[in-house]
Amino acid sequence: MQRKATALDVAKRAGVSRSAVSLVLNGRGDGNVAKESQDRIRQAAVELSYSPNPIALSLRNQRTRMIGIVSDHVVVSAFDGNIIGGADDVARSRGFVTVAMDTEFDAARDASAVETLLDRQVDGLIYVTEGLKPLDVPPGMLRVPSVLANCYDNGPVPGLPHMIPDEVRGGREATTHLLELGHRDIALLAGPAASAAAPLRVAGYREAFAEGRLEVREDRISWVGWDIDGGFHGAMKLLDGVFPAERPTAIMCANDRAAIGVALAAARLGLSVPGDLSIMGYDDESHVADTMVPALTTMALPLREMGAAAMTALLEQIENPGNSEGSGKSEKGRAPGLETLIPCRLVIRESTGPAPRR
Amino acid sequence: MQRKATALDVAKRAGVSRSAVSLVLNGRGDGNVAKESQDRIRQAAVELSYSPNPIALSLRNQRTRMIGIVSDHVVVSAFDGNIIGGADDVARSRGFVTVAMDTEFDAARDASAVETLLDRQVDGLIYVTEGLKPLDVPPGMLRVPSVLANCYDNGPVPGLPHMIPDEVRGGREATTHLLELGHRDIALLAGPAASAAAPLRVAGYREAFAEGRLEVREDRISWVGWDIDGGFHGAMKLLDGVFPAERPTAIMCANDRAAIGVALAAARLGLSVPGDLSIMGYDDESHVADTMVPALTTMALPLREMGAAAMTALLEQIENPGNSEGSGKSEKGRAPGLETLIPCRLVIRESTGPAPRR
DNA sequence: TTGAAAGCGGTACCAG
DNA sequence: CTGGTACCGCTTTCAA
Repeated sequence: MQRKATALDVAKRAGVSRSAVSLVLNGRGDGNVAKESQDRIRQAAVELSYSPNPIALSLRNQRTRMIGIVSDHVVVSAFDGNIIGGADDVARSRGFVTVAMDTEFDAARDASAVETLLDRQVDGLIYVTEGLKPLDVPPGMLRVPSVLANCYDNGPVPGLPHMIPDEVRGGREATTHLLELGHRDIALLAGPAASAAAPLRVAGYREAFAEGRLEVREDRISWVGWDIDGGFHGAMKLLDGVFPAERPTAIMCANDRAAIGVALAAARLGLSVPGDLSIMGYDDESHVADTMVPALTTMALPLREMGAAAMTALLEQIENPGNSEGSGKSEKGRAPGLETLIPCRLVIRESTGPAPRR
Repeated sequence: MQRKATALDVAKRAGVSRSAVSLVLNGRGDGNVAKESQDRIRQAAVELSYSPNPIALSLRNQRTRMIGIVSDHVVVSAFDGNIIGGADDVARSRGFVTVAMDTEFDAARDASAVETLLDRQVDGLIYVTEGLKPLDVPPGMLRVPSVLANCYDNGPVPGLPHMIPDEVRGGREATTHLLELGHRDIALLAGPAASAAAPLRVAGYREAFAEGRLEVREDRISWVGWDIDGGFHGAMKLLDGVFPAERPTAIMCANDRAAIGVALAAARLGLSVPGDLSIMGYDDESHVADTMVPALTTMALPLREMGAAAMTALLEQIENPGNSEGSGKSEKGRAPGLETLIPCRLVIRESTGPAPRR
């Protein structure tokens, strides 16, 4: 591996000084370097396929064009990886590189991950969580421009911008979809009551009923968790050994995996989907919602958008510092100006249909 | 954000020169620097919480202690993220940092990702794929120490070490598990015939039958793909409208998601699992296999081990160059010395049981 | 035992 | 318009 060409090599080949090379290649040639020299420099650069050494640049400029991404589990896990994908797209398109560190749910590693990244002189940080949640922001994050994605500052004085899905609206629109299909008895298998997202989706469910001037039956809401077994047992409780007229005609699930459990229960009980029962998922997990039998209607989380929005905001802050005030848009955010809500997207497939006649 | 302490700051505080600081803090103090000065230096370093600037170090040493990870989809996707987790564990424990770039299945981005990483002066590269597959190794990877994880060199002259799961053995042991439970009619819903892993698992299935001196029924093997719907339709073909005596008593699936499809089919047909039908998955996808109803017996892929093995081999190569020959162990590898097979792990849960009497 | 100085690759300032 | 030079922070060699 012969060493890469340096600015000095280019200078020699073009018969000029290193400074001239630097000026020209950074677009500050005009008015400083003779047109002729400029051409020779540019040509020499091409011939040697010269590109400046990023390490030297970093040392000199005190900017590395690296963004640190800390996540509680996203890198490793099955979920929400597209947040990082979306962030990386933006970073890449602007000549930045991302360095991700996953703490694998070990909060003790938060600080050390941030310190490692800071030590490496990242220009900014993004914290990404698996699932919406409040975050105890590692103090180090305040030392460089930072943004949160899928989480929000848990501290008394939220200081960092955060991009999160509009879960209330997601819950509402999912419910509205079912109401529009004529369903009136819609059970809600919510995620864990202790999670951040589940109660918001429930709030959306209530809003949809309120808009339709319909009463919410409290006994139709249960908190079954995020997993297949939770969905299964929740559905069995609603359906097994219950007179058809007493059964809900649709079940809204905490997520797509819970919906698998519901589908399993429906199959076991001989109910057809969506003929006898409509099933609605949440997340639009790929290779799950799209390949279910029947394919699952679901509310897609705006993962890529969230990541892209976070990275865009971060780079903006890095490249134009000082615009910190009042640039964010929000109406009723937890912390006005800092919260950006990103809408979810309804994906209609085959597991929801008109409510059965009774 | 006041700037970090530099070696010069430490030197001043200790009343010595920068060189002394460098020597002492790198363990080469004895015999070069007076004991007294050493103590003062170490103390000053602690007081200023000094740590050397990695950028300057990189520039100086031409080594960045960064490892580039290129993946076709792993960062973003639901699968195999633990390969990166395992690799990162090892890297972190040895003071390295990983920079991951995902090409999202765009082969055209392979080369550019590698170049970007190389440009950033990574000390080594790992290519990680989602699912076992042959890889057209980006040429840049040959310029620094590199290792492949979950993939192998597709070229005529394989040049890079690779760590892959022992899929043949995995298929064999999964089948043996069912044979030991008394099953004799075991259907195999294999993944796509065009994939790398599926045919190997089928080979393992054949080996297990051969060991038991049993005949393989070719019509029991079908290639249904990796998804829920494939499993569902494959199972319906085997089970729906078929006399009980003609039905397989167990179905081995391409992966856990296909197993979901099979479970859905079984439920729809009123078959109990594992009473009437045993179901075996593959992968041990978390939040899937472990939360299925019933919980899925499956063959766990050695994801973390694979990542850890790859990173270990890579760092070995980086820190002791020249040991390249004959260090790998292999018996019948594609390229002796370069291939490391890592065993899968049988995870017995509740979806497999004794074969029903007939 | 110590400190001065060169150099890693680049940029930016300042005489000429 | 040009080239020399200092500096980013660190290691290493070499002379004192």
